[in-house]
Amino acid sequence: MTDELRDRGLRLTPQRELVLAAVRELGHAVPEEIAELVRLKHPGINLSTVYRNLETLENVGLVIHSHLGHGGATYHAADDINHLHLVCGKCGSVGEAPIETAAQFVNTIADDYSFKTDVTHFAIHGTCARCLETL
Amino acid sequence: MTDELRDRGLRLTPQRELVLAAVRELGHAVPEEIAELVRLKHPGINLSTVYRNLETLENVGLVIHSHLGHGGATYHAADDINHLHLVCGKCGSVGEAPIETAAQFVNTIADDYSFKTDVTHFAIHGTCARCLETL
DNA sequence: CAAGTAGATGCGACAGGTTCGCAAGTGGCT
DNA sequence: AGCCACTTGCGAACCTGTCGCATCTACTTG
Repeated sequence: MTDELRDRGLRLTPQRELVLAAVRELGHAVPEEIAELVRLKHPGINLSTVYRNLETLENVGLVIHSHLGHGGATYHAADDINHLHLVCGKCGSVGEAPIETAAQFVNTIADDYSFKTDVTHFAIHGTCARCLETL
Repeated sequence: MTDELRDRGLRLTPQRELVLAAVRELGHAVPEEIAELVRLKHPGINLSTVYRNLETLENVGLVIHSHLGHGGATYHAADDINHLHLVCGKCGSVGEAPIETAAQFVNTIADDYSFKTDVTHFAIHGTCARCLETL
Protein backbone atom coordinates (compact mmCIF):
# COMPACT_ATOMS: atom_id res chain seq x y z
CA MET A 1 0.00 0.00 0.00
CA THR A 2 2.87 2.36 0.75
CA ASP A 3 3.95 2.51 -2.86
CA GLU A 4 0.49 3.08 -4.29
CA LEU A 5 0.12 6.06 -2.00
CA ARG A 6 3.58 7.58 -2.14
CA ASP A 7 3.74 7.44 -5.91
CA ARG A 8 0.87 9.89 -5.89
CA GLY A 9 2.20 12.17 -3.22
CA LEU A 10 -0.17 10.73 -0.63
CA ARG A 11 0.67 9.88 2.94
CA LEU A 12 0.45 6.77 5.01
CA THR A 13 -1.36 7.81 8.15
CA PRO A 14 -2.53 5.55 10.97
CA GLN A 15 -6.14 6.39 10.14
CA ARG A 16 -5.65 5.45 6.52
CA GLU A 17 -4.07 2.14 7.42
CA LEU A 18 -6.86 1.35 9.83
CA VAL A 19 -9.56 2.17 7.30
CA LEU A 20 -8.00 -0.16 4.78
CA ALA A 21 -7.56 -2.87 7.40
CA ALA A 22 -11.21 -2.51 8.37
CA VAL A 23 -12.40 -2.81 4.78
CA ARG A 24 -10.31 -5.95 4.36
CA GLU A 25 -11.60 -7.45 7.56
CA LEU A 26 -15.26 -6.66 6.98
CA GLY A 27 -15.62 -7.79 3.40
CA HIS A 28 -18.79 -5.84 2.70
CA ALA A 29 -19.08 -2.70 4.73
CA VAL A 30 -20.69 0.69 4.78
CA PRO A 31 -18.72 3.70 5.99
CA GLU A 32 -20.41 3.75 9.38
CA GLU A 33 -19.45 0.13 10.07
CA ILE A 34 -15.91 0.80 8.99
CA ALA A 35 -15.72 3.77 11.33
CA GLU A 36 -16.98 1.61 14.18
CA LEU A 37 -14.30 -1.00 13.64
CA VAL A 38 -11.57 1.58 13.27
CA ARG A 39 -12.64 3.21 16.52
CA LEU A 40 -11.71 0.10 18.44
CA LYS A 41 -8.09 0.95 17.80
CA HIS A 42 -8.34 4.65 17.14
CA PRO A 43 -11.32 5.94 19.11
CA GLY A 44 -11.18 9.51 17.94
CA ILE A 45 -11.46 8.97 14.21
CA ASN A 46 -13.95 11.23 12.50
CA LEU A 47 -16.54 10.00 10.05
CA SER A 48 -15.41 12.50 7.44
CA THR A 49 -11.94 11.08 7.69
CA VAL A 50 -13.33 7.65 6.95
CA TYR A 51 -15.20 8.97 3.92
CA ARG A 52 -12.16 10.83 2.66
CA ASN A 53 -9.92 7.83 3.08
CA LEU A 54 -12.33 5.53 1.35
CA GLU A 55 -12.36 7.92 -1.56
CA THR A 56 -8.58 8.16 -1.58
CA LEU A 57 -8.11 4.41 -1.32
CA GLU A 58 -10.56 3.93 -4.14
CA ASN A 59 -8.71 6.38 -6.38
CA VAL A 60 -5.52 4.52 -5.69
CA GLY A 61 -7.21 1.24 -6.50
CA LEU A 62 -7.01 -0.46 -3.13
CA VAL A 63 -10.73 -0.51 -2.45
CA ILE A 64 -13.86 -0.50 -4.58
CA HIS A 65 -17.41 0.38 -3.76
CA SER A 66 -20.60 -1.18 -4.97
CA HIS A 67 -24.30 -0.60 -4.48
CA LEU A 68 -26.08 -3.39 -2.71
CA GLY A 69 -29.36 -1.67 -2.06
CA HIS A 70 -31.26 1.36 -0.76
CA GLY A 71 -28.87 4.23 -1.36
CA GLY A 72 -25.57 3.71 0.38
CA ALA A 73 -22.35 2.40 -1.06
CA THR A 74 -20.59 -0.59 0.44
CA TYR A 75 -16.85 -0.98 0.28
CA HIS A 76 -14.66 -3.96 -0.51
CA ALA A 77 -10.96 -4.58 -0.71
CA ALA A 78 -10.01 -4.41 -4.38
CA ASP A 79 -8.45 -7.87 -4.38
CA ASP A 80 -11.62 -9.33 -2.94
CA ILE A 81 -13.98 -8.41 -5.78
CA ASN A 82 -14.43 -11.70 -7.49
CA HIS A 83 -18.10 -12.24 -6.91
CA LEU A 84 -21.53 -10.94 -7.77
CA HIS A 85 -23.90 -9.86 -5.05
CA LEU A 86 -27.30 -11.49 -4.98
CA VAL A 87 -29.46 -9.24 -2.84
CA CYS A 88 -32.84 -10.48 -1.74
CA GLY A 89 -35.50 -7.81 -1.89
CA LYS A 90 -37.63 -9.54 0.73
CA CYS A 91 -35.23 -10.39 3.53
CA GLY A 92 -32.25 -8.29 2.56
CA SER A 93 -29.79 -11.16 2.63
CA VAL A 94 -26.72 -10.81 0.44
CA GLY A 95 -25.54 -13.93 -1.36
CA GLU A 96 -22.57 -14.33 -3.64
CA ALA A 97 -21.97 -15.98 -6.97
CA PRO A 98 -18.74 -16.29 -8.92
CA ILE A 99 -18.20 -13.55 -11.41
CA GLU A 100 -17.94 -16.08 -14.23
CA THR A 101 -21.65 -16.69 -13.91
CA ALA A 102 -22.18 -13.48 -15.79
CA ALA A 103 -19.42 -13.97 -18.35
CA GLN A 104 -21.69 -14.76 -21.25
CA PHE A 105 -24.09 -11.97 -20.38
CA VAL A 106 -21.20 -9.52 -20.25
CA ASN A 107 -19.98 -10.71 -23.63
CA THR A 108 -23.37 -10.36 -25.20
CA ILE A 109 -23.70 -6.80 -23.97
CA ALA A 110 -20.21 -6.05 -25.22
CA ASP A 111 -20.90 -7.48 -28.66
CA ASP A 112 -24.33 -5.96 -29.16
CA TYR A 113 -23.94 -2.60 -27.49
CA SER A 114 -20.20 -2.01 -27.20
CA PHE A 115 -20.89 -1.55 -23.53
CA LYS A 116 -18.24 -2.79 -21.11
CA THR A 117 -20.05 -4.13 -18.07
CA ASP A 118 -18.80 -4.10 -14.51
CA VAL A 119 -21.12 -6.66 -12.98
CA THR A 120 -19.85 -6.18 -9.45
CA HIS A 121 -20.78 -2.53 -9.13
CA PHE A 122 -24.50 -2.99 -8.74
CA ALA A 123 -26.08 -5.86 -6.93
CA ILE A 124 -28.19 -8.47 -8.68
CA HIS A 125 -31.61 -7.97 -7.18
CA GLY A 126 -34.25 -10.61 -6.73
CA THR A 127 -35.67 -13.10 -4.29
CA CYS A 128 -33.60 -15.68 -2.45
CA ALA A 129 -34.37 -19.39 -2.20
CA ARG A 130 -35.64 -19.18 1.36
CA CYS A 131 -38.03 -16.34 0.64
CA LEU A 132 -39.32 -18.06 -2.49
CA GLU A 133 -40.29 -21.06 -0.36
CA THR A 134 -42.23 -19.09 2.16
CA LEU A 135 -44.47 -17.40 -0.36
CA MET B 1 -56.15 1.97 -11.64
CA THR B 2 -59.41 2.57 -9.80
CA ASP B 3 -59.87 -1.10 -9.06
CA GLU B 4 -56.34 -1.72 -7.87
CA LEU B 5 -56.77 1.07 -5.37
CA ARG B 6 -60.32 0.55 -4.20
CA ASP B 7 -59.81 -3.14 -3.64
CA ARG B 8 -57.34 -2.16 -0.97
CA GLY B 9 -59.38 0.55 0.63
CA LEU B 10 -57.32 3.23 -1.07
CA ARG B 11 -58.65 6.39 -2.66
CA LEU B 12 -58.40 7.89 -6.07
CA THR B 13 -57.30 11.46 -5.49
CA PRO B 14 -56.33 14.01 -8.11
CA GLN B 15 -52.77 14.04 -6.78
CA ARG B 16 -52.51 10.28 -7.07
CA GLU B 17 -53.78 10.27 -10.62
CA LEU B 18 -51.38 13.00 -11.62
CA VAL B 19 -48.42 11.24 -10.06
CA LEU B 20 -49.20 8.09 -12.00
CA ALA B 21 -49.73 10.06 -15.20
CA ALA B 22 -46.38 11.78 -14.69
CA VAL B 23 -44.57 8.49 -14.17
CA ARG B 24 -46.11 7.11 -17.34
CA GLU B 25 -45.21 10.20 -19.32
CA LEU B 26 -41.65 10.49 -18.09
CA GLY B 27 -40.51 6.92 -18.47
CA HIS B 28 -37.56 7.18 -16.11
CA ALA B 29 -38.04 9.74 -13.41
CA VAL B 30 -36.91 10.69 -9.96
CA PRO B 31 -39.44 12.02 -7.45
CA GLU B 32 -38.41 15.63 -7.91
CA GLU B 33 -38.99 15.46 -11.67
CA ILE B 34 -42.35 13.85 -11.14
CA ALA B 35 -43.31 16.59 -8.72
CA GLU B 36 -42.32 19.22 -11.27
CA LEU B 37 -44.50 17.72 -13.96
CA VAL B 38 -47.44 17.29 -11.62
CA ARG B 39 -47.15 20.91 -10.56
CA LEU B 40 -48.01 22.05 -14.07
CA LYS B 41 -51.55 20.87 -13.45
CA HIS B 42 -51.66 20.93 -9.68
CA PRO B 43 -49.26 23.62 -8.51
CA GLY B 44 -49.65 23.08 -4.82
CA ILE B 45 -48.64 19.44 -4.59
CA ASN B 46 -46.21 18.69 -1.83
CA LEU B 47 -43.09 16.63 -2.31
CA SER B 48 -44.03 14.32 0.53
CA THR B 49 -47.30 13.63 -1.21
CA VAL B 50 -45.37 12.58 -4.29
CA TYR B 51 -43.20 10.27 -2.23
CA ARG B 52 -46.17 8.78 -0.47
CA ASN B 53 -48.08 8.22 -3.67
CA LEU B 54 -45.12 6.62 -5.37
CA GLU B 55 -44.90 4.24 -2.46
CA THR B 56 -48.62 3.53 -2.58
CA LEU B 57 -48.65 3.03 -6.34
CA GLU B 58 -45.69 0.71 -6.01
CA ASN B 59 -47.44 -1.39 -3.38
CA VAL B 60 -50.43 -1.66 -5.65
CA GLY B 61 -48.21 -2.69 -8.52
CA LEU B 62 -48.75 0.23 -10.86
CA VAL B 63 -45.24 1.60 -10.67
CA ILE B 64 -41.83 0.14 -9.96
CA HIS B 65 -38.63 1.75 -8.89
CA SER B 66 -35.10 0.91 -9.85
CA HIS B 67 -31.65 2.14 -8.97
CA LEU B 68 -29.78 3.70 -11.82
CA GLY B 69 -26.91 5.19 -9.90
CA HIS B 70 -25.71 7.39 -7.06
CA GLY B 71 -28.36 6.93 -4.41
CA GLY B 72 -31.80 7.86 -5.57
CA ALA B 73 -34.52 5.64 -6.96
CA THR B 74 -36.08 6.26 -10.35
CA TYR B 75 -39.66 5.33 -11.06
CA HIS B 76 -41.26 3.62 -14.04
CA ALA B 77 -44.75 2.62 -14.97
CA ALA B 78 -45.08 -1.07 -14.21
CA ASP B 79 -46.14 -1.94 -17.75
CA ASP B 80 -43.12 -0.17 -19.15
CA ILE B 81 -40.44 -2.30 -17.52
CA ASN B 82 -39.21 -4.36 -20.42
CA HIS B 83 -35.62 -3.22 -20.62
CA LEU B 84 -32.34 -3.26 -18.77
CA HIS B 85 -30.55 -0.05 -17.93
CA LEU B 86 -26.98 0.30 -19.07
CA VAL B 87 -25.52 3.11 -17.01
CA CYS B 88 -22.15 4.50 -17.96
CA GLY B 89 -19.95 5.22 -14.98
CA LYS B 90 -17.94 7.82 -16.88
CA CYS B 91 -20.53 10.01 -18.55
CA GLY B 92 -23.67 8.96 -16.72
CA SER B 93 -25.62 8.14 -19.86
CA VAL B 94 -28.39 5.58 -19.51
CA GLY B 95 -28.82 3.14 -22.36
CA GLU B 96 -31.35 0.37 -22.69
CA ALA B 97 -31.23 -3.24 -23.77
CA PRO B 98 -34.07 -5.71 -24.12
CA ILE B 99 -34.67 -7.77 -21.06
CA GLU B 100 -34.14 -10.98 -23.04
CA THR B 101 -30.46 -10.15 -23.21
CA ALA B 102 -30.21 -11.35 -19.65
CA ALA B 103 -32.48 -14.37 -20.02
CA GLN B 104 -29.75 -16.96 -19.94
CA PHE B 105 -27.98 -15.26 -17.08
CA VAL B 106 -31.20 -15.19 -15.09
CA ASN B 107 -31.75 -18.87 -15.78
CA THR B 108 -28.28 -19.81 -14.68
CA ILE B 109 -28.69 -17.97 -11.41
CA ALA B 110 -32.06 -19.61 -10.90
CA ASP B 111 -30.68 -23.09 -11.57
CA ASP B 112 -27.51 -22.78 -9.54
CA TYR B 113 -28.66 -20.66 -6.63
CA SER B 114 -32.45 -20.88 -6.61
CA PHE B 115 -32.35 -17.12 -6.75
CA LYS B 116 -35.06 -15.40 -8.76
CA THR B 117 -33.47 -12.39 -10.39
CA ASP B 118 -35.16 -9.11 -11.19
CA VAL B 119 -32.69 -7.68 -13.66
CA THR B 120 -34.45 -4.38 -14.00
CA HIS B 121 -34.14 -3.31 -10.39
CA PHE B 122 -30.50 -2.40 -10.46
CA ALA B 123 -28.78 -0.84 -13.40
CA ILE B 124 -26.07 -2.65 -15.32
CA HIS B 125 -23.02 -0.56 -14.65
CA GLY B 126 -20.05 -0.14 -16.95
CA THR B 127 -18.60 2.04 -19.66
CA CYS B 128 -20.48 3.06 -22.78
CA ALA B 129 -19.17 2.81 -26.32
CA ARG B 130 -18.42 6.49 -26.65
CA CYS B 131 -16.44 6.69 -23.43
CA LEU B 132 -14.49 3.55 -24.34
CA GLU B 133 -13.35 5.26 -27.51
CA THR B 134 -12.10 8.37 -25.83
CA LEU B 135 -9.82 6.55 -23.40
C1' DC C 1 18.31 15.36 12.93
C1' DA C 2 15.79 19.80 12.68
C1' DA C 3 12.84 22.53 9.89
C1' DG C 4 9.49 23.36 6.29
C1' DT C 5 5.58 22.16 3.46
C1' DA C 6 1.94 19.97 1.54
C1' DG C 7 -1.22 16.59 2.61
C1' DA C 8 -4.38 14.80 6.44
C1' DT C 9 -7.35 15.18 10.41
C1' DG C 10 -11.05 16.81 13.48
C1' DC C 11 -14.88 19.46 13.96
C1' DG C 12 -18.82 21.85 13.00
C1' DA C 13 -21.75 23.53 9.49
C1' DC C 14 -24.14 22.49 5.48
C1' DA C 15 -26.68 20.17 1.58
C1' DG C 16 -29.71 16.89 -0.72
C1' DG C 17 -33.00 13.43 -0.41
C1' DT C 18 -36.46 11.08 2.19
C1' DT C 19 -39.43 10.25 6.22
C1' DC C 20 -42.60 11.52 10.01
C1' DG C 21 -46.20 13.73 13.07
C1' DC C 22 -50.03 16.20 13.14
C1' DA C 23 -53.90 19.03 12.02
C1' DA C 24 -56.92 20.06 8.25
C1' DG C 25 -59.11 18.37 4.04
C1' DT C 26 -61.81 15.19 1.17
C1' DG C 27 -63.01 10.74 -1.30
C1' DG C 28 -66.39 7.10 -1.06
C1' DC C 29 -70.02 4.64 1.35
C1' DT C 30 -74.65 4.81 3.66
C1' DA D 1 -76.28 15.06 3.45
C1' DG D 2 -73.12 13.09 6.88
C1' DC D 3 -69.41 10.30 8.59
C1' DC D 4 -65.05 8.15 8.86
C1' DA D 5 -60.92 6.64 7.31
C1' DC D 6 -57.68 7.74 4.02
C1' DT D 7 -54.92 11.83 2.16
C1' DT D 8 -52.76 16.03 1.91
C1' DG D 9 -49.87 20.00 3.20
C1' DC D 10 -46.57 21.71 6.05
C1' DG D 11 -42.75 21.82 8.84
C1' DA D 12 -39.49 19.48 11.45
C1' DA D 13 -36.54 15.76 11.85
C1' DC D 14 -33.25 12.41 9.80
C1' DC D 15 -29.59 10.34 7.44
C1' DT D 16 -25.84 10.20 4.48
C1' DG D 17 -22.32 12.45 2.55
C1' DT D 18 -19.64 16.89 1.60
C1' DC D 19 -17.11 21.22 2.71
C1' DG D 20 -14.33 24.99 4.94
C1' DC D 21 -11.07 25.92 8.02
C1' DA D 22 -7.76 25.78 11.68
C1' DT D 23 -4.58 22.49 13.50
C1' DC D 24 -1.60 18.71 13.10
C1' DT D 25 1.81 15.61 11.12
C1' DA D 26 4.07 12.43 7.58
C1' DC D 27 7.56 12.97 4.50
C1' DT D 28 11.31 15.53 2.15
C1' DT D 29 15.44 18.28 2.25
C1' DG D 30 19.45 20.44 3.92
